[in-house]
Amino acid sequence: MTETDTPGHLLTNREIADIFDAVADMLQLKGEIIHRVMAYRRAAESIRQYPRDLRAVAAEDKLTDIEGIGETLAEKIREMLDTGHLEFYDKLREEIPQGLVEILRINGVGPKRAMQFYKELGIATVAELEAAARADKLSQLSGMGAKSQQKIIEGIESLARRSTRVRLDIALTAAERILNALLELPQALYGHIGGSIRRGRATIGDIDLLIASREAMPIMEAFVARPDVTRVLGSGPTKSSVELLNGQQCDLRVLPPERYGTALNYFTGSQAHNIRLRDLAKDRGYTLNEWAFTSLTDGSEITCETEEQVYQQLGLPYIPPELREDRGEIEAGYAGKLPHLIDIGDIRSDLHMHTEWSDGKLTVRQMAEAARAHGLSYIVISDHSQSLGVANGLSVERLWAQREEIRRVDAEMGPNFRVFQGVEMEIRTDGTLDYPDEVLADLDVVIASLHSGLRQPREQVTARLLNAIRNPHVDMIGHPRGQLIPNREPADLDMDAVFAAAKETGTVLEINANPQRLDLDDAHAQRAVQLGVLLSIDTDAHSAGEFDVLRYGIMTARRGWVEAQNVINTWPIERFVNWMKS
DNA sequence: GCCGTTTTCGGCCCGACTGTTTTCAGTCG
Repeated sequence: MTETDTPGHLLTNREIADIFDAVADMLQLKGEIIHRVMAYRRAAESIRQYPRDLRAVAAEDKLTDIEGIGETLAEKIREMLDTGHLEFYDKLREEIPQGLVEILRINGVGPKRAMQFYKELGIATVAELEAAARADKLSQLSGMGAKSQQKIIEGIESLARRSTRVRLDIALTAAERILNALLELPQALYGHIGGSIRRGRATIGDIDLLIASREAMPIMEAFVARPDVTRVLGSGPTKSSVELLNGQQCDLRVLPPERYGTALNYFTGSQAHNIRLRDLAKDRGYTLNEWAFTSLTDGSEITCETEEQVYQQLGLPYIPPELREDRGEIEAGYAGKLPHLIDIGDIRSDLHMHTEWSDGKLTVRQMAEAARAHGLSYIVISDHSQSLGVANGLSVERLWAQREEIRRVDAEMGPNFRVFQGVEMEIRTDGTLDYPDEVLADLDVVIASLHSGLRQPREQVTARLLNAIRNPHVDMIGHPRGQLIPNREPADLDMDAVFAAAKETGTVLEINANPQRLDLDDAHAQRAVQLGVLLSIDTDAHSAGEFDVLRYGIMTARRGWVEAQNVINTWPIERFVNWMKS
């Protein structure tokens, strides 16, 4: 729960979103109409993805410009920004036992059941619910039975091991493993990973898999019998849900190929995007579901084998999965203004990587060869600077020694592959840079990064970053916000100021492709593009295998509506060399 | 509570699965 009890505590976007979500939970328990509940949830999600400080937006009196925020919620946001509290929320908390909100997290228990247990048995905590279930007190309630009671016990047991959101790379690897195994079955024709993995979100809740087949049962049976499944949550002829060993939920749907397009579209989401599409279908006289478009007048069906056909039916161009968040992609589609999203094939170089000179595993030569094997045509070696002792950062002397090796490897690799010397320079906690200007002036590329003092107050940490951006020798900021997924929150930076300074000085901001970072994130990358700030997508590789993380950086960029023209490492070598010189 | 080339009021996506039911409510995504 959020720290709203401290008078004058400055609430962050995230805390405000959490409060709206908590309000939604409590309203739902109270039996409030679902649409009012959903309005709070939509607002929470919208705020969570919003790339600007609500405080700044409120100062401009633009809160209602945010999707899902009307006059009422804008007023509530202002109240929270001004006072650190929301009276409405505090009142609800007095009214609704907080244990009931926790009970909602149990799989299979919703607001109706939770309130039934509370009213009829006085149950107000998960522990009390578990005790009642084990004492066989739930099964006599109306609408309940022995099976429902047992499911609640299992649901409580899985609460502890149930993961919160999982990192994209971990979920993607697990999803590929399961899907590929199922596609080996003779009944399986083809399949996709859907859901938030396909949309490239940085963290993943459930794994969603879709397979085309005319004979679903053998696939369903194989799915629920997998050794990595701990619990079957449900299994029917077209849909099964299981809990995996790591606590993640995995859903599988199997549909015939002629309906695969609507099914994949439905199963990719996002939910908000789907709702919009179904609304649009209605305007055109159809209902849309995972099976087909169905005419509202005569009940006739239009089936779609591909997603392209689904969008075509709605008069839209194909919308790539990464854009399907109802963040303007539908309006852009109708206006013919969808971005031409960057693709992994557009990337010609990697500007951020480490070698054994600091904390990397390989030599300069080995990294160059690995990069070339990954289809790149130039790279920047950017080892750590001197004050990052834990990473064996380079003294000025070692920096010049490394230069000789880099120049030698550059020559050895031939004219079609270039190796440049950069550095990932510490922005020290006192705000100074880690090398004097004359050293920086001699390097091909200078990346400045924050690794320490990330919890400093906003003004202090922002000033450090701005100082680096304004240094004429600093070319790029590495992983600007310093987040580590899923554990470390980003630094409390004034990103409006960071973008303005980057724009003014031409400093590039990185999208670090490491799945633990994905920093800038999607929303901030989009903001950067809107403001005309240049980006770079880099792997930060410390070994050959880590060049593969580029795909996550590309997914993040695509979610941020980034085009190749916004990203400097799509540039041909000549343009890049000119940029380094300027 | 939001939102508007049919609306400032009256809508708000749609279906699968489960367990309890005599036809459906609750939950989930």
